[in-house]
Amino acid sequence: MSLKYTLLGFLNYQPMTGYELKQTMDISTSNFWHAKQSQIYTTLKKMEEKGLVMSDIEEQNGRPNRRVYKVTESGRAALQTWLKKPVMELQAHKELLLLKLFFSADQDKQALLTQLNWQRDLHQQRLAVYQGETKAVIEQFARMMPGGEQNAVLWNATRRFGVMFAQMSIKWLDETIKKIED
Amino acid sequence: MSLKYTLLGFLNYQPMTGYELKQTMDISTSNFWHAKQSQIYTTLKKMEEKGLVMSDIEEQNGRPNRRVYKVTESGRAALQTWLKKPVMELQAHKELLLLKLFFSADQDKQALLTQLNWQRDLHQQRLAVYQGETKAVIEQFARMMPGGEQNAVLWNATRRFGVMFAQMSIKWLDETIKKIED
DNA sequence: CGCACCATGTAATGCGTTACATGATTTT
DNA sequence: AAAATCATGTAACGCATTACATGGTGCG
Repeated sequence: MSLKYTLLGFLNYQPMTGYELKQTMDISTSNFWHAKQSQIYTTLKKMEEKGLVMSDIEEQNGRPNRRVYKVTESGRAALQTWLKKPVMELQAHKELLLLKLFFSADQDKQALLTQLNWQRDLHQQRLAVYQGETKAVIEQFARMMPGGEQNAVLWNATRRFGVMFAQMSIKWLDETIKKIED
Repeated sequence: MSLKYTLLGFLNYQPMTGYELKQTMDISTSNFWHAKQSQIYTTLKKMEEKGLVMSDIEEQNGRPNRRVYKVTESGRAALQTWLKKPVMELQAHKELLLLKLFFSADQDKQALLTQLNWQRDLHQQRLAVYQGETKAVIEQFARMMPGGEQNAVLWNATRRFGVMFAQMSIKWLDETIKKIED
């Protein structure tokens, strides 16, 4: 269960609500780790039961109270243990597009090509986000945080992975489209 | 639920047991779609209840009877419907390595580098598999099957994705290792 | 003699999504 | 006037893994 550690990681920067954690993930880790709002709330609840985090309620008028979470010592220790445990295997992936393609020998050629071109567009758009928005967010956070430069190196490495993955996908789609056209 | 369609796809080539379906997936789709033996068995059972497949038992002495599944007309129709529905979104991925890296600013540099080098080795090994074993399996299947050439084009496209992903990962790891070293 | 392969399944548990339920404030 | 944002949560369901349970055959 890695969502747990993602939340610990962010709360280790500063205390936040479940709502803010969702927003933070959406602009930072979402391209390699994402979660729905509901899962974040339920996970935080379980984490509090286990003593990894603690919450204080900030009362508000006219809208629901904010439940602000912070990491406990035990949570900090759990995060460190997890970070120090190296990833020794290749991770398995699921690629829906490849699965469909694999079984598509008898499908309409034109429909297939349309779909591949559509995917190409999506990767192109994503690429633009990485090179614009994502880059800006990293620079901004790095300026705000103490020790921001060291973080920025790693954050940019994850961004760079996104860029390279999108570029690779576009290249693969171009190749594949050509092969199918013959 | 795509495992269902994966199983229909293979059974559409020829009737098989759950055990054989697992083996088939392991040498063909496993790098973009995998499943555990137990999940395959339970999924086949549910599919039979819904009338997508039918099973016959082949009795054996000295070992468990083989339950051989075949697609029904309804199953064939479901497979076609699924294949014709285009993938319109980018798929979200989870990358454990990137997640850890993201939060690793305060971690030991050397441990980090060791881990990244280890991952590089794994990708290199995987690359060799794609270019040896996987290639051979595709050629063999394409020779055996009627209409094998059209299938081979698509199967090789999925293999090519694997190759390009591994190459991209190696390049990214090399870059990232260099950046962390400074 | 031990290990891998053949061959089936169930039960418990965990991870993740969708749907449900509520409602004021701010922006377009 | 409508839509997005802020803000919380629960319930039901589906997908996936791990562990449990069994046991003969064939190979080195």
